[in-house]
Amino acid sequence: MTCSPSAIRAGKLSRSFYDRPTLEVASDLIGKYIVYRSDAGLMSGRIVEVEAYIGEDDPACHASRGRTKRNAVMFGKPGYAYIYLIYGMYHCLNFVTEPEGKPSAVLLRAAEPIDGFELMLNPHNEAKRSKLLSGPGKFCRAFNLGLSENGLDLTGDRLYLENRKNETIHVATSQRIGISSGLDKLWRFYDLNSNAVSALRKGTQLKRKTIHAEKGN
DNA sequence: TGAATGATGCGCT
DNA sequence: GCGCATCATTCAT
Repeated sequence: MTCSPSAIRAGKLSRSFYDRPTLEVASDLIGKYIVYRSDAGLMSGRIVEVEAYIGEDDPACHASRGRTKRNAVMFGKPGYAYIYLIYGMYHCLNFVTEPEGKPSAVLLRAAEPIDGFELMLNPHNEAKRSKLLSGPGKFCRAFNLGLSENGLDLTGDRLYLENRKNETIHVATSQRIGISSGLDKLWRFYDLNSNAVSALRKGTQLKRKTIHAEKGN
């Protein structure tokens, strides 16, 4: 999808970016850069894959079973990080969207490593550089993001998103991955031309749709 | 190569 | 207790 010039402004994304319909935020996030100023140093990546989870009526959204201590951040103001533990060993990073009281978020699923690659290395992982951040759990492990970072303000200086360049990106949508309800929604967005998107499990067939057709079809 | 499975902890019924 | 918005290892071809 091509972003209109008015939507492109270099620098850190402000709260108003997140305070919009979640699907708009999700598709706009493809091609943006995530920056983390950790204690170990600065890391960044170019976002290539996200999923939208929208409100209490979305059965796949954590908020669908009401507000709890775990998902409280999603019920708050937009522009905050919602991080949770999954399968006992992995963390997932989400960006809270929509006005306070409408619990919605965008899950970051994959990015291309840009800055601080050496900080992301992990002795147990010989993965190729391009695949180092290609999955929600892999991303958080590489960036060393955990529950202690849950609730961080994305307009602060530690963890934030930014726009770096104006480019044309081919974005496609599909069903979301790893869930068993809400499969009628094509709420996963990814960069068709990136080789850093997450791997699909064998045999999974996803309904998908191209938003901006590739040239030379 | 591809497909199956174990690891692991917390929120929720 | 069960089920998860997962991933690396293992075993089988």
